[in-house]
Amino acid sequence: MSEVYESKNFIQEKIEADIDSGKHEGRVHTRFPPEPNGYLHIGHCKAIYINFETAAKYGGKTNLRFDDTNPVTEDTEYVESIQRDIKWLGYQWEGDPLFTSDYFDQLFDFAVTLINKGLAYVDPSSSDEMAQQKGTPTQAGTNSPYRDRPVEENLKLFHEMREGKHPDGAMVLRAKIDMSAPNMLMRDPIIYRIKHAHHHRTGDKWCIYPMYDFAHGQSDSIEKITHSLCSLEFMHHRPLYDWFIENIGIFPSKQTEFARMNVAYMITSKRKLLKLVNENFVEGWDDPRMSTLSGMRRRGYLPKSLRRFCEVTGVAKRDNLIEFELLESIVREDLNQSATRVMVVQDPIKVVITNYEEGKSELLPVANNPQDESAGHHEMQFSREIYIERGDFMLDPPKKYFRLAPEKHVRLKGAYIIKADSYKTDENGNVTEVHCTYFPESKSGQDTSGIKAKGVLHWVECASAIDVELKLYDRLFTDPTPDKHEGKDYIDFYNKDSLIVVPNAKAESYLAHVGSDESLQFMRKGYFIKDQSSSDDKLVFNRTITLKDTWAKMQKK
RNA sequence: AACCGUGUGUUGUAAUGGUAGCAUUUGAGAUUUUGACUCUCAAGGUAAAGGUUCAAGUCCUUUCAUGGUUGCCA
Repeated sequence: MSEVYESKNFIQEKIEADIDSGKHEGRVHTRFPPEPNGYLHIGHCKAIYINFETAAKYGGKTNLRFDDTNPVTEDTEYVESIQRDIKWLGYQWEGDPLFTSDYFDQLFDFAVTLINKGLAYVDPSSSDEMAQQKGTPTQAGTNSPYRDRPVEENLKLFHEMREGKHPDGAMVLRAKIDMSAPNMLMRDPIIYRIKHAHHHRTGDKWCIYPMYDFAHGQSDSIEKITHSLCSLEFMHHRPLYDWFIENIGIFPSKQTEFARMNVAYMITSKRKLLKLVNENFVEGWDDPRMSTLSGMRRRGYLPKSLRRFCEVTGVAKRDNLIEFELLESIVREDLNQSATRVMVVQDPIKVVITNYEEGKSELLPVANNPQDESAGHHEMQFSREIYIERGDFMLDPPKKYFRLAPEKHVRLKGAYIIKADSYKTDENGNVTEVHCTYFPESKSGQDTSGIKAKGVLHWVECASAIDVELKLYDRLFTDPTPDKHEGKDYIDFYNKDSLIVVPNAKAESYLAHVGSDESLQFMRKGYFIKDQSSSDDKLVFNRTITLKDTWAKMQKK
C-alpha cells in the first residue's frame, strides 16, 4: 500500500500531534463563539468553516456559543440570524446553542477564587487613572494604589458591586498580574465592570459583567473545548487565556490563532456594515451586496460555494487579501452545474419574422441544463413576433460581430436561423423594430438548411412573455480595500452603480413558476435567483453574477 | 521605539532538508445552437545578504518589509 502524502495546515498538524501524544484521549472539540451583535459575514464564514471542518475531520464536535458578555450591544435578533446562517451554510453544532451568560454564576465564583488567592483586586481608579497606570508598550506601568487591598476588603467590595451598591464605572475588578509585562494585556487587566444594563437573556439579574478575557477562555474550559481556534487578533490574549485557566485551576483548553480571511471589495467591520444599513446605502443586513451570509444567500450564492471558497483559500497565519475573482469563479462553477437555463431579454427590441404565418405558434424544447442531461427540458413558445436584446442588433457592426445586423444571419437559440431584412426607426433614428425572415428548415435539432450562423441569440416570444423586474448587482465598493485608505472614509468608495434596477425585462413564461431556491441562468446574461420580495403580481430576480463576457472584454480594448 | 507575529508568481495556497506544484488572473489558440462551459498552450515566484550542508523555500545569523498591541468592546 502506497501512502499518499496529504498536505495539512498548521492547525491540523498541531491537532495530530496532540492526538498522537494522547492528549485528552485524542478528543477534538472546537467551538464557534460569535457575539450576537451583528450578522455573520464572510469573515465569520471562514471561522465557522475552520472550526466545524477541523473538528469533523477528527471525529470531533463543535459547539455554538454566543459570547454575550456585553448587554449593551447584543440582541436576540442576532441570536436568531446567526443560527439560521450557520445552518444554511450546512453545519450543525453539538446539542443546543450555548451562551456565555449561562456561565455568569460560575464566572463570578472564578473571580472570587482569584480574589481569595490574592490574584484580583477591586480598583476604584478612574478610567483615565488606569490608562496612566498602564504605561505604554515601551514603558512599564505603575501599580495601582489599591493593588494590595486585603482579600476581605476585595471580597466585600466585589459583592457590593454585584449587589448594585455602586454606579457604572465606580470601580472594577482587576487581575493582579504584572504592571511591567511587555504584553499590555497582562498589566492588571480589568475582568469585571459594572453595567446596570438589561441583558437579552439574564434580564436584570446582573449589574456586573465579565470582560471578554475573563469569559472566553473559562467558557471554553467549562465546555471542555480542546482546541479553541480564533483569529490572529487574539494572539496577544493567549498568555492571559492560559493565566486564568491555570490560576483558577480548570480544564486546560488551548487557543490557536489563524489569519482571518480578507476578501477584496468586501468589508467585515460590524460597525461599518451597520452604518451601511442605518444610512440606507443598502436595503438591510441581507442586501445582496452585503458581505453577510444573509446577503450572499439572497444574492444567490450557494452554501457549497462558500464552503469551497473557504477550503480553497486555505488556512495560514499570514495576512491575506483574496481576490474577488476567485470567489466569483467558484460561484460560477457551481451555478453552471446546477442552474436552470432560461431566456430573459433585459432591453427588448421587437423582431417581426415576416415570413412566419400570422396567428401560428409552436412550442420548442429548450434543455434545462446542457451540463446535466437528467435535468430535462422545458418548452418555449415561438411565433411571428419576438423580442431580442437591443444590443444584439447593430446597423454598422464592427469586425467579428456575430450578432444580428442587416443582411446577417443568426441562430435563435433552440429555434430557427433568421436573417435581418429591414428595420424601423423613430424620429431620433433609434431602431424600434427589426424585420427578418426565417428559414423553416433550420429548426433547432433538425437543421437541414445548410446555413451557417456564427451568432446565437436568446429571445422571448412577445405574446407569452411576462414582465419581470431585474436587480443587477455589482460589487459594493469601487476599491478593493475601501476601509484601508488613510484620510478617506470607506463610504467615499461606495459604488453608485452597485445596484441597477431593470423594471421591465421580458421573460419566458417558465419564470412564472420558479421557486426562490432554484438557481437560474439567464442565457448569455448571468445567473439569477428569485428574490424574496417577489409577489404573484411582480416577480423580482436578483443577479447573482454575470456570465464571463469575452466579447465585452474585447470591445473595451 | 519595545514586545508578539508574518514574508513563495497578480492573488491565495502547497512542497517530510532532495524535481518549486495547484487554483485564480492575464495572454494565445481549439471547440461551441450560451462570445458561456470545456480543452490546449503560454506568461509569472521562494524579500535581501551571509552561513551550515553533498543538497536550503525549508535550518542558523543579520538586514529589509509588513501586520498586531497603549477600550470599563469582542
